[in-house]
Amino acid sequence: MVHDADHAEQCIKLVPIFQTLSDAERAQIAPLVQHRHYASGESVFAAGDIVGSLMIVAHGQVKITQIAANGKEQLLYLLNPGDFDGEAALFTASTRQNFGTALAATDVCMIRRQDFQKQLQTSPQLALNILNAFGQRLASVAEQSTQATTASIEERLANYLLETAGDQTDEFKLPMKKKDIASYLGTTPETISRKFRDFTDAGLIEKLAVNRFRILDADGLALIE
Amino acid sequence: MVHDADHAEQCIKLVPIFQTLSDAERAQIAPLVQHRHYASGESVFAAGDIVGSLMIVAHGQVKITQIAANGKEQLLYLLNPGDFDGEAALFTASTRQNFGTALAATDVCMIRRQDFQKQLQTSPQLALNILNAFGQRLASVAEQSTQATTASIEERLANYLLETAGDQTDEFKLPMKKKDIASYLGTTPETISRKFRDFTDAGLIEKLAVNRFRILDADGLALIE
DNA sequence: TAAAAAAATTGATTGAAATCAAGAATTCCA
DNA sequence: TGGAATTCTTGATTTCAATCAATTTTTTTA
Repeated sequence: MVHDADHAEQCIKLVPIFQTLSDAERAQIAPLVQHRHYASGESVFAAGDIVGSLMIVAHGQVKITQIAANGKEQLLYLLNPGDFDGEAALFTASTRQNFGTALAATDVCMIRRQDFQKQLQTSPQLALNILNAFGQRLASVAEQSTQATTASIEERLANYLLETAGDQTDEFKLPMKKKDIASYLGTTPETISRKFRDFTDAGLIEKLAVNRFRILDADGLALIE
Repeated sequence: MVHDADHAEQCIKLVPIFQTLSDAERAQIAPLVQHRHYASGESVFAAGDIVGSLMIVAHGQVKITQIAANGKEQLLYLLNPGDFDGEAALFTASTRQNFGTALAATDVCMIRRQDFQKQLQTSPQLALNILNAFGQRLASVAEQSTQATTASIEERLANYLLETAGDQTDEFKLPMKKKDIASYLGTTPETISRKFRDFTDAGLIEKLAVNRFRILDADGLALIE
């Protein structure tokens, strides 16, 4: 059993926005951190919830989804250890606009809104770090939006595979179910399934095991339109 | 001819992020503001440019576009007087990821990166205001992304018209060309043209003049899926 | 570990929107 | 103001991906 203080320390160590702070500043933040555990499939927060805290993923994985007016769900992004969420709503809307669901057994750390805002007032460096992180997420969502409106499903899946594989040239594991990939890319599981088959037939990728693949022709994937 | 100092004052008055600052803080910022004019169609900035400044639109209109890997262009958003841009890249990337083009004769105000960051160090309220604005833009881009991946073109156009009309129940002017609307919604001018005809035939909207419309059945538009 | 549930695959069909093409309406500008 | 350039509209056709339906595979759990 891990103690809360250890969790707090782990979160602070993990999160990029805290990494460049001075020891003194980090020491100030540590006691503000609270810890929470969620089982796989459990809801971390739901749209309409009051945003009371900044949430940091210490261990596990959380998916952030948004429900469109017509009731359809889109997966916006995944939070991995070190990623955080709630900053957006923490300063603007008072209620959540989206859903967070644990995809695995997940530990999160929370810093309450008022504690965090107070900390911001005295730490300009923290504010800059947050602005930095914000900018990155904004760029990533803008990129997602542009892809969704200009690229074919095939191109989007190819890009997704290249991103997911990263520098892992040997093999990589799909971090989510095909159903979730479909939701992320704005398509259906059937179409994802067919495209995987097409890519395999074309010698672009190779299936090694369930959810494990290897990219055989990265250039070919990148050329897909 | 308007003087630069007047422009600076106008910008500071216009922009939400400056509005809640103290008089003392605003007085500090005013001398940092530089003014610039662009003719309609002129490029305000291009992808690859070094982000040297926060840009505030004082008068006119600027469209922000992004070019996808396949070369297709998407219109991301329009900047109207009081809107600003560059905050994202100001803290993260050193070069622009998108394009800004003046759609009309446009006056913008600029605050240089280092001046702005210095100001941030001494004004926590300014940081909070920026975070606030960031949050709103993130929510709006996320919404755009969700619409693009889950809604039909018809639904997206209907929502766009409702947003554009706002509370103007009598008539409203389309703020951009059909070509740009198509780019914004991720479709083609032909499809936009057809949907406008369909909406008119269905008695949902009425064309009053070139680019001028009236919404006849807002509820009907909102119900489109 | 066997049964049930969930996820993934495959095929057949439909449908929404892109593309191609040509003409009409607007806007630009010399 | 009149001709050129751009934008818009309409029609015909094609294409990509959704939907519907039926298995098969994988995962969960009792």
